[in-house]
Amino acid sequence: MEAPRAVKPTLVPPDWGEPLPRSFYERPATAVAADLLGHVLVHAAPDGMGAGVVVEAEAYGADDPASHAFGGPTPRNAAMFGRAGRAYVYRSYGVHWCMNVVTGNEGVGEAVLLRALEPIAGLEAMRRRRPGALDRDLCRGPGRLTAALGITGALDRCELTEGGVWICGAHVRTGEVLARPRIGVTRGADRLWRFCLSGSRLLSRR
DNA sequence: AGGATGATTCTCT
DNA sequence: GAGAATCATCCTT
Repeated sequence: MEAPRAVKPTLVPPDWGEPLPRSFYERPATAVAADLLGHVLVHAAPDGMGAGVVVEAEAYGADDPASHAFGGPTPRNAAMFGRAGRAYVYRSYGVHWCMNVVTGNEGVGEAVLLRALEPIAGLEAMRRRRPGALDRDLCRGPGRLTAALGITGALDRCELTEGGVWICGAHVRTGEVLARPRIGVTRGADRLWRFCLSGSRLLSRR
């Protein structure tokens, strides 16, 4: 089955740079997670573009008991076993969407969960999509950032290298990268695979 | 067919 | 900080 495509943007901010190349994602999830910090996630949503700097991300690797991929492919986690550089978007607690970027080698289930962004563009669209939220809470949390950007399961398995939804290297990293335990996981809780930009006030679970 | 679980969020107190 | 909401997904009968 062909991977779905996001709507192509009609206007790309000229100084944000090209989407990160596939080679960026074809590395271990921990390396990708740490390196994603400071880059910009963009979604050219039909109801308004939004963008934010990645300030928090979690790696889910091979042989990782906390990973959805642990135990092999299923219909839900199929994207994790696909090509690096695609999205893996899943429904959490029946109501929220969470977005990952697929990493590593095809056939191996790996991904990086995007946990928090610092909004930098499209704030009005984000506020529309998250009525009642404080600005600093718009993208603070994995389910919140997808809601703010208009990202849903329709983007599962979508290529992040072609535009529509993508990550680019617009921002220079500010602050150092902290490694912390992942949130909400029971097994594999000892692995420090949650990466945060130090100094950000916009991390999830303040 | 049924039950347990969960990479969460919101609303209280 | 605790508890509810809420349901897709997966595993066990």
